[in-house]
Amino acid sequence: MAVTIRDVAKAAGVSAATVSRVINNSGYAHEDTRKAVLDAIQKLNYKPNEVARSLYTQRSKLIGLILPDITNPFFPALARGVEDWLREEGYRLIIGNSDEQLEQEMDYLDTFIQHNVVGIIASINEAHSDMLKDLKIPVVMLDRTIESLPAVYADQLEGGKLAAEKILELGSKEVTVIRGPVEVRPVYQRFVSSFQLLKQAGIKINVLDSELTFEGASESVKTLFDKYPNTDGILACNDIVAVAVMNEAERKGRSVPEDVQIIGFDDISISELVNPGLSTIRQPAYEMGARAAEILIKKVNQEVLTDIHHKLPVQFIERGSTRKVGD
Amino acid sequence: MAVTIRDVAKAAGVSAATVSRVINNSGYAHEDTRKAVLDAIQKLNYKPNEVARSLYTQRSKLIGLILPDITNPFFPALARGVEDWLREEGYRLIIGNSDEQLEQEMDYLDTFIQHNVVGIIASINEAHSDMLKDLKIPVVMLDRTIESLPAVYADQLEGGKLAAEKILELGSKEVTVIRGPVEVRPVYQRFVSSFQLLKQAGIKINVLDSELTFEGASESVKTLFDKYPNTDGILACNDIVAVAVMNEAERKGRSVPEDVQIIGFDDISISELVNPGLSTIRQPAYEMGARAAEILIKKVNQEVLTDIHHKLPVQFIERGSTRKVGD
DNA sequence: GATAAATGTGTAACCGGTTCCAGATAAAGG
DNA sequence: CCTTTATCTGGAACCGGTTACACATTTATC
Repeated sequence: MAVTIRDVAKAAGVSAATVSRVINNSGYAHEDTRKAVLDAIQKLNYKPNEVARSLYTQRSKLIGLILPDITNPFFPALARGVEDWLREEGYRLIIGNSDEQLEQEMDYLDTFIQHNVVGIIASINEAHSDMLKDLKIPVVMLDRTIESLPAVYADQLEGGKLAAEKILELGSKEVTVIRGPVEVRPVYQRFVSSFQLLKQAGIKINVLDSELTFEGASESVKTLFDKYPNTDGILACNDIVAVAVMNEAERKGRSVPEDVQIIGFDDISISELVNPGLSTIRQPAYEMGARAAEILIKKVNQEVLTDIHHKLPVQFIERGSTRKVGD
Repeated sequence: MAVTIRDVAKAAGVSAATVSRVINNSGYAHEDTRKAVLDAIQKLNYKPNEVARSLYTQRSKLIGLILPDITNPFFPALARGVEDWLREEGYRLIIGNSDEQLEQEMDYLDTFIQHNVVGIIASINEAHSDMLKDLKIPVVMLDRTIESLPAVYADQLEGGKLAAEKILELGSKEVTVIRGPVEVRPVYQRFVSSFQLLKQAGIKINVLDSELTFEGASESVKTLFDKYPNTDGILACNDIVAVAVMNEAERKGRSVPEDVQIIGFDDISISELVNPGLSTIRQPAYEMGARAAEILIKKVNQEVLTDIHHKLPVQFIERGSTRKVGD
């Protein structure tokens, strides 16, 4: 039905092999022949069938991307970074949301392999990493890390520390740290790092657990001010939770940042738009995605990588949910 | 390298054809043979190569999804609806962000075709629709509509009207309607619908243009209260813009909802978490995505569809950015 | 028990590309 | 001018599945 390479060959009065050579700029092709072929391609509006090509060459222009949940605004930012970079390079993306479920991750991984993807970018937890370790195609970890694989991630330890330092610096005396799911490594790391620093400072620390989702967050946070009525500083495990906390604070009649200061993590787009603006630790999500794509392409092209782990810097973004120095 | 159907055949002592028949439950296969094949598959951990399969059958388990920008939280919700439904059915997604650019849309479309996707779900504007009209594979429009194609979308006219009615009912006397890009059909429709109703009501109406993105929104909205100082009600073209407006109001010292009421559109996840909560017109995004997927699968399976256009209901979600009746 | 119908299985062609190889022609070298 | 080398091109095999078809073997029918 669709126009094939043999149609083009016929139209140009050559063989399929020649057309293939022209298309791929491989082997010899006389200038006149080349022109004839190109004309025929143009005229017939021929587009090579990637499936056929991929079957023989065992490599496609597809790349697999596994993310926990694009409903969490941090991940679309990553995804766009990946996609924009890859598009430039002519690659396309098969995306799968895993909801952190091993089963779904494996499912998508199978799909990727079955479709001859040429590389994979994955944001999955170390505990689920076995399946990734001995794939024959390049894998780059994104946001999460696995010992033996290249990874792009933000500096969680620094981020956690920074958040803790800032909230102390800005005057909080009893800090509640909201801890996300411990399985989610980066989230746990930032927690530990904050916790340690606060502990060293010798102040009162409370810990509260929370989901990372919009629905989970507002629920988890409901007990916060009952459990820890004297808390005057909150470190949230991500910005979604932080916004939920701001809300809860309001509901309980505590003003932000006068009564409680709040610092989030991620710096997703809404963090700037909420009221007051959310002070947070910024992860350069888009850049992380782009960087992961860049590295993956390099590996696909067999380039040797000197550095395997790419730790991108985080940054404290000061907005209205924390006090100004000297307040 | 990977295990092929002929490896399985050898292991089971049969021919490749037989293995294929067993896998696909097509044609005859003796119970004993079937068992032997299944065992071999199990033992070798054989996974059929989708690429080879797709080359012959001309149909894959891939579906193409074109969205404007997953960075806008409305679209991930759609995407998850689509994905979750399709996963159940064994289909996988190639996703592309178009940024509403014709070139990128065409680019992804080509990719889809070249990869033998079996169907396409697209959220693109009617102006760019020519390329979709005579594809040989099923296409379902999502959020946007095109005359001749099946579509799933929310009732924009009702939504626009509803927003206008509510803001009047709740007492605003001079309403500013923020209009998004006119090329984005649903956004324009809701604007027109709101505008008409307000006009009929005979009140003062102002119109302000805005981008739909986070960055664009806060910028566009900066002049609002200077241009229209007496505005006491705002209909935003989407929730992102609405949140930006809430912020701007705060910055200008106008309290929401006492001085200005604000109604958004979409009901994205943060709308519930901002402060005050954003009253808005809810589009059932996730359901829309799922529905589109459902319809696409039906078309892929050659089922006849009675209804082509699926208009899903919208709903007014009352939160803190509007006053209560009787205030 | 002979014939017809239903089962069971393998061979080979096919999907649409790519590439190896061999043969033909053109350019270069002595 | 003849050999060597470089350039150009097509035939055929291949990638890993699916399926049309032929043939063999059971099972059903009378």
